[in-house]
Amino acid sequence: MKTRDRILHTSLALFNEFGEPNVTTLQIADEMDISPGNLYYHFKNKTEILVELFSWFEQQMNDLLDIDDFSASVEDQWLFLHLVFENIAQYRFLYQDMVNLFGRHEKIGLRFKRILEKKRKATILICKTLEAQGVLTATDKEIFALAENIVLTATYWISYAKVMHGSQGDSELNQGVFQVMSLVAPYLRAEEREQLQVMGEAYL
Amino acid sequence: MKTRDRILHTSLALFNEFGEPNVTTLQIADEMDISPGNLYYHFKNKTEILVELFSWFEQQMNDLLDIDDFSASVEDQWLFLHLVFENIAQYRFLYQDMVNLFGRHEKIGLRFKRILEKKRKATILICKTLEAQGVLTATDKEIFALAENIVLTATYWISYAKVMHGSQGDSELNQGVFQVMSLVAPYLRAEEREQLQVMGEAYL
DNA sequence: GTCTATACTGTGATAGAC
DNA sequence: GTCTATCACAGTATAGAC
Repeated sequence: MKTRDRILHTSLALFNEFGEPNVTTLQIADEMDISPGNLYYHFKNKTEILVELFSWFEQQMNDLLDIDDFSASVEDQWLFLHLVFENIAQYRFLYQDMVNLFGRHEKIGLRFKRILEKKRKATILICKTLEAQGVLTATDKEIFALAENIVLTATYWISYAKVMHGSQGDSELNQGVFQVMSLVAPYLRAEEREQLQVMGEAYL
Repeated sequence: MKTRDRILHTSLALFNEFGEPNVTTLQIADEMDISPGNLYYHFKNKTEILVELFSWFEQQMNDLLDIDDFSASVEDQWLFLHLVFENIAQYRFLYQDMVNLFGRHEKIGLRFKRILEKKRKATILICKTLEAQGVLTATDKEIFALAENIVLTATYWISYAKVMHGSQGDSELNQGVFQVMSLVAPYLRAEEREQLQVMGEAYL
C-alpha cells in the first residue's frame, strides 16, 4: 500500500479510537514509523486528511442510499439497516464529536447534514412503500415523526452504546439494528411484527 | 455575583456555544474582563471548572429523577419531559462532544453514564406504572426497547436538531418532547393517543 | 483579589539535506 | 519520497508585584 493510503487508513483507525481532536499528526506518523515531515509531504495539513476520509464516508453512504429498490421483506430491511450501521461504525469518529468537529469545519458539517437529510427522505420513502403494500399502517404525520426518530437513533446508537455500555467494537451493531426496527414494529402488520420478534431473538 | 460564580456562569455559556474543547481559559477571562491570573486564583485549572459545572448538572438532574410520584396524565408526562429537556439544554455542551470530553475526563464519563442509567430505570418504571393503570399496553421486552429508545432520543435530540436544522436556542425543545412522546404513542390507549396528538399540534 | 509578565508545553507546519 | 531539525503559535499555568 502507498504511503498516502497508509496515512489515511492509520488516521481513520486512530480517529475512531481516540476521537479526531485527540489525535495529532505526530501520533499518526509515529504509529506508521514515518517522520512528520513525510506526512506533510503527502498532505498539506491535518484538515486535508479529514476531508479525504469524509469523502470516502460520503460516497459509500450515498451509494447505499441511492438504491431505489425497496423490498418489503423484513429480512431485507434488516440487511439494509445493517449496511448503514456498518458504514457508521467504520467512520464513527464523525458521529462522536459533531459539534466540535463541525464547528471547526463548517463545510464538512454541511455535507454531513445533507447525508442525514437524504437518510430521512429515504426512510420516509421506505415507510410509504411499506404502507402502500399494506405491511405498515400509519398516518403521514406518524411516518414523519417515525422517520426522524429512526434517523436519530441510527445516527447516535454507536455513541450511546459506547457511553452506556462501554462497547468499542462492532459487537453492538446488531442491537442497534434491533432498536431501530423496534421503532417501526408497532406500526407493522402482525405477521411482520412476529417475524421481527423472532429475528431479534436470533440476533441478540 | 462573586468572581468565582461569574467564572462558572461565563464558562457554561461559552462551553455551550462553542464546545468545551474550543474554549480557552484566556477566552473565559477576556469575556469577563478579568485577567487569566485572576481566573487561576479561583480555579486550579480548567478541569476544575468543568467538574464544578458537571456537579451542578448532576445534582439538578438527580433532583428531577428522584421524584417517585408518577402521574398517568399525558400532560404531566409532557411537563416532566420538558424539565428533563431544559436540564439537557442548559448543559448541552456535555452532550455534544461526549467521546472527546469523556475520553479526557473518565470520571466525568462514569458519572454521566450513571445519570443515563438512572434515566433508563426511571423510564421503565414510568412505563410499567402506565401499563398497570391500563393507559399503556406493551410486553416487558417492548418496554425495555422503548425505554432505551426514549433515553437515546432525549439524550441526542438537541445535538441532532443543531446538526439537522441549525437550531441554537431552546426553540426546538418542544419538538424534542414531541418526538419522545411519539415513541410512546403507538402503545397508548386511544384516548391518551388522541390527547397527545392535540397537544402536539398546539405546541409545534 | 487582582494584575502583568512570563515560562512551559504540545501541536501544526516548513526548510533543506539525502 | 523520506528524513532531521526547527519554527511559530496557541493554550495552560505560575510568579510575584500591587
